[in-house]
Amino acid sequence: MTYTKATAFSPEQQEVARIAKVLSHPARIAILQHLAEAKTCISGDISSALPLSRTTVSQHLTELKNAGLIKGEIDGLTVCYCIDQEQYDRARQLLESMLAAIKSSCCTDTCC
Amino acid sequence: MTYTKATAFSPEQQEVARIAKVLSHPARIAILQHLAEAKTCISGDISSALPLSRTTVSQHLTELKNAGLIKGEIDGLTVCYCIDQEQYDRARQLLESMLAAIKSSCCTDTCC
DNA sequence: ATACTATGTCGTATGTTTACGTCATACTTC
DNA sequence: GAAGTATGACGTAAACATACGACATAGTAT
Repeated sequence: MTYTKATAFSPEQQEVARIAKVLSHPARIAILQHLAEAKTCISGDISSALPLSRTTVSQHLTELKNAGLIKGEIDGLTVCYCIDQEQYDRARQLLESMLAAIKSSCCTDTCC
Repeated sequence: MTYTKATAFSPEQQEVARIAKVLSHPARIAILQHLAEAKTCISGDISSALPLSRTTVSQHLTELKNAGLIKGEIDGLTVCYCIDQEQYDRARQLLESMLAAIKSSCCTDTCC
């Protein structure tokens, strides 16, 4: 019962944390940036552009896909990964509106 | 040498991932929101507002502090934690500008 | 000084993530 | 249909994160 006390928090807090978690590894940031810039989005091309094995990149791609940030469409032998713009934008907005709401309100009177 | 191939990525990618990692747990989101809303910011008050033990909260506070998002000032026996607005805003801006740069550019012609 | 209180540190059990090699699958091409 | 290629699934070792009880520290008050 350790580790996952996460369920004790509000759905919004859990959702924001879930989004942040996906972004919490440089490889996944790199993959997103690559997908945004590259003309092609074939899985193998992504692997060879990163300093990681194909297996590991595939794992990161799966995580991004599970989070809904990207989608993969099979085109014969290759798989084309793209950013799922709609879901990405929704996630981004949720994260950003949470971040925007954080403003130091304490420490103006009682303490500090 | 496993696990941390993180150094193989660009400093910006690492920095963004580092910020996202701090936000990747509901407890730390909850702590930030609490600090933003509460009139007081005493460590003990934060603990009792969360469904976690004091020890665990202290650990999360330390992580937030190491990341520079909050700062803690000792006031006698109690410790007052506040959001470090300057550093927080910088982190937020870095994260948001990265997120804003992600736009599905592929999958318009060659594939999908 | 002694008892009390608020915090952080340490140790540790358990669960999770990362990274990668190997294997299985499924499509393509000869 | 046999050989080749692009992927994902599986297994696994090592590193890391989470959660918390017990202890240490340091200020406060009696």
